Amino acid sequence: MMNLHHWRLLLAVADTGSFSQAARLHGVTTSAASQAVSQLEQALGSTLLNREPRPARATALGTDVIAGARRMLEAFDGIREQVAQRIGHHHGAVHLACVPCASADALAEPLQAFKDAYPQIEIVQLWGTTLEVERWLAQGAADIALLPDTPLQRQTLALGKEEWLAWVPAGHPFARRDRGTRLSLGDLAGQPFVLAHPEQVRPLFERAGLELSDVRATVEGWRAAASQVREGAGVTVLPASEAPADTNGVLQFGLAPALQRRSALVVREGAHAAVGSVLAFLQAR
DNA sequence: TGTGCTTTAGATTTCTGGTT
DNA sequence: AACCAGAAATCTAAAGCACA
Repeated sequence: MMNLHHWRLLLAVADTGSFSQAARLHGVTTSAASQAVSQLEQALGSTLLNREPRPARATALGTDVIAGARRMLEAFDGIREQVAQRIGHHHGAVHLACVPCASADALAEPLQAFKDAYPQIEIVQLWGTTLEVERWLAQGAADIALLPDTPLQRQTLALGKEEWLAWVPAGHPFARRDRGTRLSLGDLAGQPFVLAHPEQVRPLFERAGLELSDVRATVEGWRAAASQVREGAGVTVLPASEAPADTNGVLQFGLAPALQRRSALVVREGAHAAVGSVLAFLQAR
C-alpha cells in the first residue's frame, strides 16, 4: 500500500536528511516515518534512501524517484487548487509552525473556531524553536509561522505582546533590592547566566550593545532555565507567559527599560490559497 | 554518552464484504 | 441502507543497535 502521505514523508526525509525531523514535520513518530518509507521501497522493489552514513541520502535511483514524486505532488496540489477556485472554497492542509509563547496559546481558540467553520481545510500545527520554525518556513514545510520578535516588514498579522522578566536566585545580591525595582540588561549581562532559547535571548542583549559574558548553562526550554535559577546556577530572562507560577527560591523582576516580546504571523511566499482563508479568518477575530 | 534509526509487539482505526 | 465482524493498515512505545 502506498498513499500520498508516504510520498510526502519520503520527500520530507530527503529534504531534511533525517527521519526524526521528517516525522516531526508530519506529526508522526520516527517509527511511523521509517515504516512508511520502507513500505514505499518495498512496493517499488528498490532502495530509495541510504540510511548510512547519516544524514540519510537518496540513492541514484532514489534521486530520480524523489524528483518524480515532487512533480507528482505539485501537480496534485495544483489540481486541488484549481478545483478549489472553481467551487469557491479551498481544501487542503495548512501547516502552521509555532514557537511556544502567549500568542500561540491565545491562537488555540480562534484556530478551533476555524476548524469548525472550515472542516475541509486541515490545520497541521508544528512546534519548534525559532530557528526550527524559520527553517520550516524557508523549506516550505510550514505555510505560516508564528514567530516572536519578527521585523515589521515580514509580518503578515501582528499578534499579542508580553513582557520579558528577569529571574534571580533568592541568595543573589540582586535579591536584596526593593520589590518593584527593575533590572537593566546591563545588570544581567555580566552575571552567571542560565540560557534557554539562545536564539531569542541573545538578540535582546545584542540589540542593547551587550554580550552575555558568563553563560553557566544552556538548557532546553524556559522551565529548565527556571529550575536552574531556583537551584542557584545563575540568573535568567524569560517571557512572562513562560515564568512558572511557583516563585519559591527565586525573585522575579521586571526589566528597565521594559522589553516586550511581540509575536506575529509570517506567511511563506507562494503559499497556497487555503492559507489566505486561514489568515482572513484570524484577522477578522 | 547522546542521538537517531530499525524492529517488534500490541493497540487503534479504517476498510471490506456479508447479512439482515 | 444499516449494521456487524474480520482483515488490513497504521500508529505508538519500548528495546536494541550503530554511530559520532
